[in-house]
Order: sequence, then C-alpha cells, then structure tokens
Amino acid sequence: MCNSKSTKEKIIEAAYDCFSKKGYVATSTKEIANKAGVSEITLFRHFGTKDGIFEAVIRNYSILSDLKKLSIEIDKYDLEEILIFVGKRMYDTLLKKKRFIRILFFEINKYPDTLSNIYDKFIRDIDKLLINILLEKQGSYPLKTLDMNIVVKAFMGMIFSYFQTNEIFLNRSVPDEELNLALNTFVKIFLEGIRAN
Amino acid sequence: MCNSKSTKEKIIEAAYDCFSKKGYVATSTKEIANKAGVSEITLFRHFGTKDGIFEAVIRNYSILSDLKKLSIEIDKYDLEEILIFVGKRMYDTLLKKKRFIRILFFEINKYPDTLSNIYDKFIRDIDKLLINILLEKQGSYPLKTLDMNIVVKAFMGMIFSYFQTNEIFLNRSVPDEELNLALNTFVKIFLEGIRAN
DNA sequence: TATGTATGTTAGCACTAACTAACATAATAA
DNA sequence: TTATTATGTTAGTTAGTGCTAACATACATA
Repeated sequence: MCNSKSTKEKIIEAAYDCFSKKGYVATSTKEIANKAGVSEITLFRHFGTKDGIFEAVIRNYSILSDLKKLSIEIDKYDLEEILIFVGKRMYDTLLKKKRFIRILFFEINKYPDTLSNIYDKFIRDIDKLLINILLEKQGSYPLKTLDMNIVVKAFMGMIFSYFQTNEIFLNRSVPDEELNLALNTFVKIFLEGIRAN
Repeated sequence: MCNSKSTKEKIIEAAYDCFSKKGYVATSTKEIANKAGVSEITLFRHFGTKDGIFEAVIRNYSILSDLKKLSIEIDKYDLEEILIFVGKRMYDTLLKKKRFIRILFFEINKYPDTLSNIYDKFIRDIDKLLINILLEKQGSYPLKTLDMNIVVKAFMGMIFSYFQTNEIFLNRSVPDEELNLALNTFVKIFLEGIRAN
C-alpha cells in the first residue's frame, strides 16, 4: 500500500531541510528534487508551484508546541520544580523545531500574516500555560501584584533568548550541564523576583 | 565638493533598505540601483560585485551599540533607576538598528562567521556593561551567589525577546507607556531575583 | 583649452530559475 | 488483459540576474 515514505512526504522533507538552511529564494526546485530523490517535474505535479511546496512545508511543520500533552501533576511538585521542568521542556521543543524556527525568521517578510500568526499562537499557548501554573500555585506561593502577561514574558524571554543566541546565532549546542545551570539560575531569579514579600 | 550624499552612500543606503526587507538573494542589483537613483552599472563600478555591496552594507551598519558613550554616573542613582535607564537605552538601540538586526537574522547562514562575530561582540559588550554595574553596586545592593554571566543573560533576554516578539515578528511598535510598564516589571523581577536574602 | 573623473545609455552575454510539453515506462486496479 | 496512475526523460520556453563592453556626456581641474 505505502512503502515507508510517500513521494509527497519525501519532497516536503527535502524542501523543509533546504528552506531552513538557505532560505526560500536561495533554494532551487532542482535542489529540492535531487535531495528528495525524485525528478524535478514530480514536484510540480504534486504541488503546482514552488510556492505550493513552501505552503505544504509550513502546513506540515508549523505545530510548534505539543504543550497540550504536557500535563503536569501540579499538586505533587513545588513551583520551582515545575518551572524547571517546563523550562527544560520548552528548550527541548525549540531544539526539535529549530529548523522551522529558522524558516520563521527567514521568511517572516514573505508570509507575514501566516507566520506571525503561528508565532503568536505559539507564544499565547505558553503564556496561558505559565499563567495557569502561577495562579494555581498562588496559595502556597503568593505573588507580587504584577501584570501577569508581562511576568510570563519575562520568564520565557530568558529561555528563548538563551536558546536563540546559542543555537541560532552562534550555532552552538549547549551541553546539558550548562543548560541545566542556566535554567536553574533563570528559575531562581524569576521565582524570587515575583514572590510577594 | 560634495553635495548632501555621495553616490556610494546612496547605494549603500538603498541596498541596506532592500536587504533588510527582502533579504540578499531576493534583492536584485537593478532594484538597488533604482532605489538609489543611479544607473545599475554604477553599482558595479563602485563595488565590483553584488557581494561587494553587501559587505559594504555590513561594514557601514554593523556597529550595533554605542554603549561606550553610555556613561552613567553610577553613584548618583540607585540600581533600579540605572537598570531601567540601561534597559530603555538598549531597547532604543535595538529599534534604531532594527533593519540591521533583520539582516543579521536573514543572512546568518550566508556569512556565519562575520555575522555571528558581530552578534557575539554586541552581546559581550552588554554583558560587560551590566556586570560592571552590578559589581559596582554590590556594596549597597548585595547579590546572591550566582553565575554573573547567566544573570546578565537573564536580564537581557527579557528585553531582547520582548523587542523581537513585538518589533520583528508581530511588526508592532510598542507604545511608550506599555514599554515602560514592561521594562519596570522586568527590572523589578530581576532585582528582587538577584538580591541576597 | 585639454584632460581626467564620475556618471549615464544601450546592448548584450552567459547563466539559472521556474515551469511546461510530449512521450515513455513500470506498477496497480478493474 | 486492459486501463489508470505515478513516475521518469528529454527538451525547451520565458523571464530574469549578475555583470561587461563600448560609447557618450557633463563637470571640474590642470
């Protein structure tokens, strides 16, 4: 019925790889075809145009987070443990989606609406998750009166920026130990920073 | 001798604008010439190749920060005031260099060495500045024992990520009031977070 | 006045990109 | 078996794109 990968899948994967490395414009359809191991015309028969391939790639890889699956038993752990866990999970997700994030960066001007929507949704999901956690823990961990939306952006900002600097710009994959130290420090600062005194 | 702008300057400016909007590959030399109001061949007489133009653009706009000029009378203000001031100043710098930052994002794969060096230097400058401030104030504001390099990355991460989300991805310029609120919150969280208890 | 310098105009070359047409082939389904 | 479907091959079209050559012009300087 179907052997490991369909032609469509092979093309989308190849295009994904190329786009994330060189950007849309700099990637030729011939290149994609070669990498996918199919003839060039097969691309066009499946997707019509180069743009069609791009859109398929976006559709295929745009789910940035699987946060819904991230069910934490909030009662069983203290806030510090939870935040470290969430932070680590976030970093892993970013790593796993590194190539798509690159595409987001590169092509934000080409498809501003589509791409900024994806980004926006991604952030909003995380924000919601974090706000929920903080509010649920407020009984045992009382908070300063601060704007919650800004508070969570502070936390995510530390992690995202750390990811971006290392993985995207310096193209350096941070060793586990170093990453854990950074995350622990971030959480410590953040927690003391938002606690009511 | 020279009327307002030299031809070279006009070309570099036009190229800067195009590259930041569409990326290097998607920009044609004809486009640059038109925007600069010169004939296409003039580009090549001045810069030899399209790559030459790009390098000139980088040379011209790569100074990301004028932090050296940022002399704060540290004694006269308390740490909170200073950090808010530095944060605001950082955000302004990022705004002013928005187009260059876009180019950084777009072309990091084309010139990984050059561009990641620029980025690296930029961050290191800020890190140094912040560490200095914190250490100098440690007398009146004692700190937790934390890795200083991570600590400053936490602070910068909040601001940089906030900038990037709004200005680059959502293409939304944050109103002054909102920005101030965010910066104040960031500083408050950060300061409480690093204070020795 | 003569010469050099900075520019423009026109034409065009060599190359590549996206995309198509026409025909061939192998596997699958009826 | 026959018809259909998914693919490949070859060749080509069209429209750029980076870049050059050759010649012209306007201005400033010697």
